[in-house]
Amino acid sequence: MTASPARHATILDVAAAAGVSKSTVSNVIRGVVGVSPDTRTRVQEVIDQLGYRPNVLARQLVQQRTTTLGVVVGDMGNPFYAEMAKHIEREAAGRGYRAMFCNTQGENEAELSGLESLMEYRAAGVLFLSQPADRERARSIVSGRAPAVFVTCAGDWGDTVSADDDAGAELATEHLVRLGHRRIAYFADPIVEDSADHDRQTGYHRVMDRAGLAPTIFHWQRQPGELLRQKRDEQVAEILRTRVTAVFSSNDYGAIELLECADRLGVKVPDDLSVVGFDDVVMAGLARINLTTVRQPQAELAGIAVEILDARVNGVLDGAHQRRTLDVELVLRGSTASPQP
Amino acid sequence: MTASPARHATILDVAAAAGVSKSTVSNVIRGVVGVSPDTRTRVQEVIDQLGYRPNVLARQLVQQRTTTLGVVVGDMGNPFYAEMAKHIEREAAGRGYRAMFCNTQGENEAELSGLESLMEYRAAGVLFLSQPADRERARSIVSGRAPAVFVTCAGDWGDTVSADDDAGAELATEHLVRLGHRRIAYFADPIVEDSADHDRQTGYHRVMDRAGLAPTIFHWQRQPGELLRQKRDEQVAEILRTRVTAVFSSNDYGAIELLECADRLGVKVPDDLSVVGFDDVVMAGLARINLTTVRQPQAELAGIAVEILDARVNGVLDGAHQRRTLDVELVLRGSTASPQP
DNA sequence: CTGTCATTTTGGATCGTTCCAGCCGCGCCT
DNA sequence: AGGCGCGGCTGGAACGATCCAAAATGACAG
Repeated sequence: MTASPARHATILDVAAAAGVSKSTVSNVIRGVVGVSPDTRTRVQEVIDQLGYRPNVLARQLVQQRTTTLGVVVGDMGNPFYAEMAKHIEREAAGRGYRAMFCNTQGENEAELSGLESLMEYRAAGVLFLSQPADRERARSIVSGRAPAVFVTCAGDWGDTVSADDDAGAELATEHLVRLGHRRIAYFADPIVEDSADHDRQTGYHRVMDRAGLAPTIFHWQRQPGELLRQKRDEQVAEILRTRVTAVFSSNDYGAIELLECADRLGVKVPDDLSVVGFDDVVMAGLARINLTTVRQPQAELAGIAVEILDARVNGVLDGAHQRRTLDVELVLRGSTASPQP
Repeated sequence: MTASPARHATILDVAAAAGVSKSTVSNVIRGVVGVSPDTRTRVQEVIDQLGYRPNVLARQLVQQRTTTLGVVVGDMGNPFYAEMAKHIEREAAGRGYRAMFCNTQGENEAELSGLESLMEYRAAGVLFLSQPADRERARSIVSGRAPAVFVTCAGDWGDTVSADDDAGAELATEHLVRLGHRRIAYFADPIVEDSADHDRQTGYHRVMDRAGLAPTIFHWQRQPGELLRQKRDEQVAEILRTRVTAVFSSNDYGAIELLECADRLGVKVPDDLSVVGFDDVVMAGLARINLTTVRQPQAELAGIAVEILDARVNGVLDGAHQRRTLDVELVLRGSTASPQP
């Protein structure tokens, strides 16, 4: 069997075979009223027999709108984004959209060309799962052409759906303070340097302030896309030398890498070091990871984000940018304890 | 600022503004030779100024081919698939394709409607990351319309790119046998019940046979899409009651869940139970998981899969289905040891 | 000044749909 | 018998690009 390209059947093929006009076939596939049951079944039979599938490109071209949702994600290898991508795909499909993902891997280049590509596909809307690196260029590519929703990251243009990062950070930091920690560091992950990160820092700072403690901020240093294990060990070792007893990481992925370094360096968690994450990815709940963390309601975030985008696309929602904030919850697990005397 | 839909500029807008015909603009954006440098720069300036982006739908409609690759994936929440999805997205983008993902979550319905949708989008090719549940219907939807490549799972129609599952299973099982295990079970994950699984079972059986040992096969029982923790604990407890001392799981995700159950049940790994996985996802390498496993060359799998699909799409590769098998490697970590006497 | 040829530019057909205005035929009312 | 209304169906004009054959332009030789 040679793989013959086998031209797809068109609406005209169906029309000819059924002995009706293309308009009638169009009416049948779109399920409009005003087609006699007789004709309807006849056309449907031909459609099934020919395996006819309407060409979405032609349809969208004439309708001047698509059902494609662009999704920009920083790192699909990060479980949080993978899980969010899954939820978004499901929500989008549920509302009749198809999601087109652009994994940027923190590279500016990939992000911009991905966005341009999405615009070329006339994506009905764009969902940012991680903050655009070059926000100005990103804005100029998308703005005015498609509505944008920023999920889990803040964008100055477009709607925003995020967890209450500030409150979550407060919960996390307060938890550490209450356990008796005084040297509590904040860890930021540069790849996902969203302004979720910003709000989390704010919450962290406020609590530290209130408790009269000195804040310490650390940034992972890594090449985009790659994790350099040894370098990280050095970084962490250096940080521990500052006698920090607890760390609040801006996300679970970072927290888990931190645990990893700690294990390798022989630092006991939670005895020598307490660690709190943010996200509550599936992995964090594993007995072996057992990470105390702040849970983001992933499914709800995805649901509301797609809902808002859908409303914008259909012109139902109009006017000022929405800003939805969802409640978070501290999940106590085994990576935190009172500091050793 | 009201969110005005702001019609996209068309090629005619550019042509009018630049004082040339649409054909000339078309020639400029396609970079064909035979446009005077003078005109070219003038047109380019207008393009930049108007922020014009060609409409891919119109282009693909007239060209009768798209640059969309459909990717069917069983469970994006499974880190192996998430990682593969990432690699595939990157490879596709590198060759000028856009990947469209369909997460089926093991649901037949989602899979078939996803495939139909991909065909409506006239996807140039389809990449299966997990075996279609209803292979006959899947085949009838895709076959003859777009080339298919099965990655990491076997399909009877289309090309196949996979790791050497059989050899990998042999390596894993032999490793356990050599450690002195006699009661070695095989664990199959129903969601990703690909025929990768089949080949892995084959390898397992062969080694067990050769060693004169009785094989035992277990299947996780779970609803598609959800993991029912307690039920799993029961299942695992029951299995351990059969005095199995080692388990070879058809994939890392299953192996990690197994570790999880063992931890909860107070079963010590590797002292009371040895566990080997398959895939070598990033997580498996974490010190706290430390899973002995068979490494699949993910990036190479993705690269070759997209390469073959590209060749099929362009008609460069013709004729019989390819079947590429990549070498695997046993990664020794801490989840395996000789059985306690 | 004209003919030839190479280089640029152009108009129109085309892709497969949707959608709208209009047409056809039939039954009913007057 | 003629007019009207209506359900069912149809043809043609979009949509925004590509691509080809043909036209325009310009250079240059005779």
